[in-house]
Amino acid sequence: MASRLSHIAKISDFLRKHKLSVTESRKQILKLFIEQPGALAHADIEKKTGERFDRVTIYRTLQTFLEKGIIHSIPTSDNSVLYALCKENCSEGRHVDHHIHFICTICQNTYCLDETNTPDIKLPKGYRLNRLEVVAEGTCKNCI
Amino acid sequence: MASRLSHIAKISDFLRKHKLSVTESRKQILKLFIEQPGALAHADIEKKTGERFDRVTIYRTLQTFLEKGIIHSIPTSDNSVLYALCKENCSEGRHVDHHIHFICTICQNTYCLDETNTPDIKLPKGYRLNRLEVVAEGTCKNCI
DNA sequence: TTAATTTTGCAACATAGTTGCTTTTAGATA
DNA sequence: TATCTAAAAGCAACTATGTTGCAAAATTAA
Repeated sequence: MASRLSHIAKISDFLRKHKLSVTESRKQILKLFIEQPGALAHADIEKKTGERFDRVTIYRTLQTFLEKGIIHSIPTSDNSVLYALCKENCSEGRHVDHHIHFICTICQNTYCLDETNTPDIKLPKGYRLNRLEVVAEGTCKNCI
Repeated sequence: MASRLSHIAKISDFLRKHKLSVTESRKQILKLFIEQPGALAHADIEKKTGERFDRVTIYRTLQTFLEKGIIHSIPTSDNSVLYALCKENCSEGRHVDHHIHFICTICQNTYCLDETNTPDIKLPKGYRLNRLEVVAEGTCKNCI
């Protein structure tokens, strides 16, 4: 399989590596994430899988993938949740996320900009920083 | 009225300035925002006004305040919407927002850090930036 | 004070997400 | 390969959140 993501060679093996049983929904949904350049919402997944899977199954699959560090969630300004594949340095419980997210206001896609690291932020005295989420909005390279 | 925000002297006058009729719900909700150091969710407003106003009224009031540039919304990682007062340079249709938002994981409050400007971000070639949203997560000065 | 306009509250609806339970499927074992 | 067990899927019901249309009430203008 010619994968966009070098760390996922074969879907079944990848699932087994994460101690997940290999089911049709997990394979299909994971495949979607690999083929998709941008992030996906629950509704996208429902549509793109041809509504073959129950809403609940999709919710639970996403939850499982989140917990295993396979995907991460992205907050958006219109308050929907998006999900995108993690890189290999993410693991169960610990999501290592130093990239920023980019929403294209033309094509409405959301991309993880892996090349762009989150900046250093100097907080006012007394604040301690744990995590930083940067969401950029504008026009992507395909729509410019 | 000793206001935390210099640009709002008297609530009724402030509402009239924005061509809004002065109603009980608008006064109460605006007062909440002025007294509150952090941001507010719809549910907070419902509770803090003693459930005197209909859910729909609160939604519509927030919508009106957003449109008039009186408040702005803040996306959160758990996908709820928060609202906070704008500074005086915001106006109808145009929200001028160069500060970052801070979520305290202890007290669960969200603050606008007006002292901390959003950083300069260098996007990959081909991307054009319109808006930048930075949400920091950690411990606030009251909880440290 | 009255009339026109705006806003509120209510009911009904829509959408997103959750939970409990039963059936089905996957993986292990004989 | 058949059988057993554990995990996952599907279904129904429910909750939370947000929206829309409309009648009643409140606000503003005359």
